[in-house]
Amino acid sequence: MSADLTRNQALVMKTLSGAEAPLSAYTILDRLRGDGLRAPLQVYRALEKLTELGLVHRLESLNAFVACAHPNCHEQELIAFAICEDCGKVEEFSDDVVKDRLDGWTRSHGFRPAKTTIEIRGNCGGCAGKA
Amino acid sequence: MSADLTRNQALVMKTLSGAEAPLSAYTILDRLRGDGLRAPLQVYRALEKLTELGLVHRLESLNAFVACAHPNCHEQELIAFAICEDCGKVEEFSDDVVKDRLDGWTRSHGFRPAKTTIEIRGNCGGCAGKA
DNA sequence: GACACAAATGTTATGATATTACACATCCTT
DNA sequence: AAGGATGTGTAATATCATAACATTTGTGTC
Repeated sequence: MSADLTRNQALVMKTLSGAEAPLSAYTILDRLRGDGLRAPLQVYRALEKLTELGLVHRLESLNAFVACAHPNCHEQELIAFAICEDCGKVEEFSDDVVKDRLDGWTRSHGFRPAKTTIEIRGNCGGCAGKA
Repeated sequence: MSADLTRNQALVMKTLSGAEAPLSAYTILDRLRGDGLRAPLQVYRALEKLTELGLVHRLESLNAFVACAHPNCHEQELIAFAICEDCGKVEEFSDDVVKDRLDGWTRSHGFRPAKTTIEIRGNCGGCAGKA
């Protein structure tokens, strides 16, 4: 699948895939210093490409990145994220009704959407129980 | 309405209300240096309070802030933002169907939502025409 | 293979956004 | 007046992101 990634891209991808929760660019950098990475730009450039390929998502409300949960079928649908503020885990889902409603709004307002962000912060099932 | 704001809060509120587009905390600070503000924290603290009061919204995908478009009826409904990347203008809207769908997802997944962000970046009617 | 172009890399420096820690002041209630 | 909650001022620092430049690697074409 992710066959033709470059070295840096593959390193960043592997780090994100193995992570339990979203990672900041600088955290990724720290985890890859052993592999020879030294500068933030090396990570940011890889992230830019991976995001473009749909393999990685940026979480705007966190300034952090996650590996896409559906790495094979990287449809560029509208994706929503549920982010647990306790354990950090992120769940990714799509909803066609939400998509249709937002599309309806933009169409009726002459707004041409480029990228849509939906992020729900809160506590996941496991963590909400404890609280 | 916004009667009992403190001096710094009122200054920040006035700056945001008078702005055409979202402002970063540092931009607000720069505009208020003449009024005696000197440190980022003075602005961030005011923003925190104003956000809490529902008078100001934070746009996560921009790291910037806008005055609420409905300053009187500050219902804490789910609000979506359409942000023009050209002219910077932001439109604010609500959609009960979207709200219901997201509520449905969280409920069925045992997720307890605290704050939801919906931001559509793109070009507004005016700017999309020119392109 | 040699050439040319696009893409990726490495490095340094800098810009932009946000918070911690601490001391002091103000307001409100009792 | 005492005490607590909230707001303020300031310095230092943490965190996130990009600009600018030189170089290298990969790819297609002849």
